[in-house]
Amino acid sequence: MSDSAETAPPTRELKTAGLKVTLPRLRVLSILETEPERHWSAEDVYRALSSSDADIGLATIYRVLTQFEAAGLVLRRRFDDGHAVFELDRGPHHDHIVCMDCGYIAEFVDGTIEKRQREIAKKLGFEIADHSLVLYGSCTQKNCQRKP
Amino acid sequence: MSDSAETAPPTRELKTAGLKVTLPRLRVLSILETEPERHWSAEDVYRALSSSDADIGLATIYRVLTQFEAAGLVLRRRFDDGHAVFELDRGPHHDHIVCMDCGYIAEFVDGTIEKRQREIAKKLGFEIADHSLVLYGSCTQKNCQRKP
DNA sequence: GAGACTAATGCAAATCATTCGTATGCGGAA
DNA sequence: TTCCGCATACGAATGATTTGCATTAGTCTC
Repeated sequence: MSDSAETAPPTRELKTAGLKVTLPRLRVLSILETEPERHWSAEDVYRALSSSDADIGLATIYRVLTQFEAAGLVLRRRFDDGHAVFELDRGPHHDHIVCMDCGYIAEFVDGTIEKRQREIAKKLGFEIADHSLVLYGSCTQKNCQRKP
Repeated sequence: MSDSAETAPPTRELKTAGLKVTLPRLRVLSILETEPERHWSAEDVYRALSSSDADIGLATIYRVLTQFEAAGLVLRRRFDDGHAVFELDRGPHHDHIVCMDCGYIAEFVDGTIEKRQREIAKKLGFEIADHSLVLYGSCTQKNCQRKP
C-alpha cells in the first residue's frame, strides 16, 4: 500500500485534536508513545529528543506539552516536589501512589472513592470538575530503592 | 502576675516543638495565628510582617516555615499551580476542595475515603505515610468570583 | 505545484518562587 | 553578664517555566 493513502497514527491524532501537524509536535508525541505509561518531565522529553536527532528547543517542548494538555492528549500532574510531569491521557482516569524511597509510581482507580468525592462536592455546594489524589508511602517491593 | 512567670502561647509552642525561640519565629507564628485556617504563601506571610513592623527577610520566612513544617507546626500544601502554601497543623487531618473561579478553599474529612486509601495501599504493597486529595470545581456560593 | 498568509519554532533573555552564601547578631547555657 | 554557635539579613544564585522576536514551516488558494 502507498504511504500517503493512510495517515500515520500520530498524525491522525494531532488532526483529530485540532492541532496543526508540525514536526516538533509529531516528535514529542512519538516520544511519549515509546512509553505510554510513563510520567515525563519536559526535560525528559527534551533529552529523549536530543539524543535521537531532531533539533527541538526546550521552550518548544513546553509549548507543545501545554497545547497537548489543552487538546486533551496529555495530563499534567504535579507530585510533592511541585514540578510538572506529563503522561498520555489514555485509558481510564486513575490516581497515583508514589514511593517516597525509590520514586516508583503505581496507578489505581477506585469507584468507592470517586463516588464519595462526588457526594462530598455536592454536599459542599461545588460542581466538581477534576480531582487529584496522590498517596505517598514506601513500596515494599524487592526492587525498591531504585531511583527513577 | 509577673510577665516571666507565664510563658506566652507562641513561645511555649516553639519550645515544645524543640525550636529555639527567636524573634522571626515568634513573628511568623503570630501572623499564622491571626487566621488559623488560612493557607499562606511565603509571600503572604512576608507581606503581613512587612506591613506590621519587623524587618524579616523573605528567605527567613522560607527557612522558618520549613522548620515549622519539620517540627510539625505547619503543613505544606501544593495546589495545581505548583506553589506552596502553609497552614497551621491544628485540628484533625483534612482534605481540600478548591473553587477554580474564585480560589475559595473548603476543607473536609471523609472516613470512607481514608479507609479505602489504606486498603488500596495495602493491596498495592505500599506502606502509606501521607496523602494529598484535592477536588477542583466551581463553588455555587453567592460569594463566588471573589479572588482569594 | 507555486505563492501567500498565519501560526509555529528556536534561541536567548526574562520571570518567578525558592534556596544558598556569608558576614553579622541574637539566644541561652554557664 | 560572657561566650559560643546557631539563626538571620541581604543579595546573589538557582532551576523550572515562560516570553519576545526574528525566522521558518504548514496549509490553503489558485
